Amino acid sequence: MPSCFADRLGGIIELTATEIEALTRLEERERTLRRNAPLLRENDRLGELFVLRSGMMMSCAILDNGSRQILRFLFPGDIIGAAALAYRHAPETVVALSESVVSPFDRSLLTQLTTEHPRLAAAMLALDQIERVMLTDRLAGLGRTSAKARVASILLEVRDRTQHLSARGGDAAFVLGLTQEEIGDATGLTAVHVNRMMRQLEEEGLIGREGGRVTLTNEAALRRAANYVDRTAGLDLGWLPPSR
Amino acid sequence: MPSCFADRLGGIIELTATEIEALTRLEERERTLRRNAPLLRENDRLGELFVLRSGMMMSCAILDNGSRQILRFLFPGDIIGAAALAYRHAPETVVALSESVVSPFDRSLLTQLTTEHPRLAAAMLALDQIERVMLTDRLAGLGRTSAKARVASILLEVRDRTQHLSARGGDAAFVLGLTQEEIGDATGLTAVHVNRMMRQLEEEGLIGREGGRVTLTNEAALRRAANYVDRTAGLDLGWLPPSR
DNA sequence: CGCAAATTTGAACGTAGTCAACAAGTGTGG
DNA sequence: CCACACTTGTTGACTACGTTCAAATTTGCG
Repeated sequence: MPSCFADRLGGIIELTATEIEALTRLEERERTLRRNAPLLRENDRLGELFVLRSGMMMSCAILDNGSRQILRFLFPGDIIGAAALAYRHAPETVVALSESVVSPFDRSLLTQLTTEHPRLAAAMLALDQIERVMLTDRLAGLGRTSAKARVASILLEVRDRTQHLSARGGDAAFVLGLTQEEIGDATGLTAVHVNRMMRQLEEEGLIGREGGRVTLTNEAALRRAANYVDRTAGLDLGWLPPSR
Repeated sequence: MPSCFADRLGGIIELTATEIEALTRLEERERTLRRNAPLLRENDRLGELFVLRSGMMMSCAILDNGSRQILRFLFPGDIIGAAALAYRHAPETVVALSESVVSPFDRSLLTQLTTEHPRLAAAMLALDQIERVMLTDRLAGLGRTSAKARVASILLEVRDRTQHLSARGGDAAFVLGLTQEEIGDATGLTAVHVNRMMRQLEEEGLIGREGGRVTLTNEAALRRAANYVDRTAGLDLGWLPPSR
């Protein structure tokens, strides 16, 4: 039973045995969710956070015109409900996109963690920055790129984040696991237009499709079309305090 | 010489004298910028962060199609260049929108701060969450709201964040300090369309305009039009470790 | 097999972009 | 003090990207 969150942090910095042990305590409990099952609803009272252990989830906002905006996709190792560190009530809804397993843990565990392991607290600050930058990438995409680019970047994001875990190097083919409506809610488009863009990407030879599987037939061109930047590169955590 | 960042944190949690003193060390130096002066350019080597002490700035991304997306506006008390906590090179450009004063400080000061003041490190995690939620609000706005709503929300954001500092309660009139082009780059619109939306807001009696001044003649309606949510409310920092 | 969800396609529409011209500041140097 | 250049704001005509609505088709699944 490894700790998914320790794996995530471990991909960025060296962890000591005690640090790993402390992080493992965040994932002692476990809860399974079926596709479309909500984990948090906007305005729910908060108190716990979660580590996503397996599956794919999303966080989204429902606007009062009834439309939905997917704010981010969540993958194993991601922290869910971090808003609980600042707010009493959930600012966003979190739903499972596939069968998923989460580990709930109390906010108070972080009280302890930050005092006993300042290095981990600092690493979490750094992790927040990585996620903030990925969020601003999506913001720039929504504001200033074409429909085609936005759809392409969703494909790349899901591929990169699911394959990074299992096989390395990356298979060109993968299961998307999203409906076109969900892609639309992530990109600010309608499902109908997503369909047209997918078709266009296919006709241009950038991707192939069959059933739920997508194949990146011309990955380089797809990355160019999407304005894709890899935010896991170029890291520099040199400022972190030493362990303990 | 008060510390602007201490004021910001102090608005959220109680600070001890030692904590305030530690935070003050982040603002010992000072640097002035004229309007349009860049503080950081995308891909600059990082190493320092900054506290914005006065003025208004923005961070933005330049896409390779040449267009610009303003990612956020910065106000006194905001930390600039926090990406330095994770990256070697700046992922975004930061520019002064008005005459501004910043205090540069080295990353290593945070190494010290996080180990000696775990409570402050935890508070910074919470602050990140607030900013992350404000960012997702803008993301949802770009993806799923009308041009009019997006322009309206920029007006409200600038008003709230500039007036919060000086007078309380809030004057209905204020100086925007942004060109229509800049509003466009923040909302994902063209300057021309921003102009039409401003005019429309004026014709509908929601705002008044004269010179650089904007008057909120019907603030309630404007907030409704903008889908505006106040993210400084509903805070709960109860999990923070005790001081020292 | 039969039903519901998801995808696909076409046609008409509308919001926002593009291009262009002009007006109204703003600052500079002669 | 004015002439000039430059930036910003304003308006109109035309275009286009993406939406809306509707219907048909395919897929997944109990």
